[in-house]
Amino acid sequence: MNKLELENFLPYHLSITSEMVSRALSKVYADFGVTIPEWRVMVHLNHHGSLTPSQLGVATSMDKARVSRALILMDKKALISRQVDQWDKRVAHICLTDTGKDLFTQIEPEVMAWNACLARDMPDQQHDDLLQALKTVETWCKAQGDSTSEADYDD
Amino acid sequence: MNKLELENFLPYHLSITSEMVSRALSKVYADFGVTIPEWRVMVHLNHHGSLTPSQLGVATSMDKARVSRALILMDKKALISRQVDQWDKRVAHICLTDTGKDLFTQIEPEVMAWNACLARDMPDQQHDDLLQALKTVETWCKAQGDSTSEADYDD
DNA sequence: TGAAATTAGTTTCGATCAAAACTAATATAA
DNA sequence: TTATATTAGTTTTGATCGAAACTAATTTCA
Repeated sequence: MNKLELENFLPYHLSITSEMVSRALSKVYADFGVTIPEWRVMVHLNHHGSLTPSQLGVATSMDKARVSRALILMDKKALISRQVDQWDKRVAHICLTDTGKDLFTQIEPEVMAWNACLARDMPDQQHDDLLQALKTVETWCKAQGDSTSEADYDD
Repeated sequence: MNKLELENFLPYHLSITSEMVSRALSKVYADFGVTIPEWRVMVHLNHHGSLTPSQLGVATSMDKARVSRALILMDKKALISRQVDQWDKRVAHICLTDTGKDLFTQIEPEVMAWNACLARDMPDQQHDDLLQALKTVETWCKAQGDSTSEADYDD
């Protein structure tokens, strides 16, 4: 590629593919009244049992404001409980309530089915390779961000 | 993957990779005071010479409201000109002005360099395979959307 | 001690976006 | 014709988001 065309430009395709997938998948759990941030939080709480908002932020790659908003929503719906830490009153320990666990076990199989369907319809290996390639790009982006010599692409 | 974990969940990685890449790349042309929608419009106008807002929407995968907002911004900055169609006064023909072309030729090499740098740092072939896999997913999503039997992932 | 700096989490603010409502122009068809 | 439907593009509306400001609790260190 010598001249720029959106058609073969990775950032462009990443953006629109991500939007399409998000939109398609969110239909699955929007039926349960759950947003993407809520869903991400649920996955991790279900897996780890109890986490602090900070830990949830790291695990879900969401900033603390977004986590906070998700937790407020989930609180209203009684999907989570908050337990103030005994030693440090700034930190809270978040758990799924029984209601929350219930909801999760309802949604999870639908999401898994959606994902399995996508994977099945892709050429062999392409799905796993895609995942791997995305992680490569993520690592590269982080390395770029850390780099001391900002914005110097043509060494 | 049998139990859901965000770590190996494609939609999750698509979303965060897309965000990271967008953020990193937008630094490149934010220096020129250009947003993502404006940038996409510029690429296509530079390539095709003249397009209507509708055509720009299709080409850039943006809805008409987003295109409209981008054009209003670019108008204020005198990057584009609008020519009302002689036969159908609803449609406009959008062109880059000389100022717009100038700006584009300033930004393009920087963007290309950024992209080349990313591609170079990825294992051989992985960049192209990634692009191809993304297109596969896009096609799949569209097919899902068109499908008559909505939301039937198992069978 | 106790003042200053740090940290966890919430709230505010401004920007952006998609969906829907809307305007103006054109096509259809009665 | 002229009424109705459709189309191109803009504007409004409500939701979401990240950055930054903010509050309260804790740690640092003088």
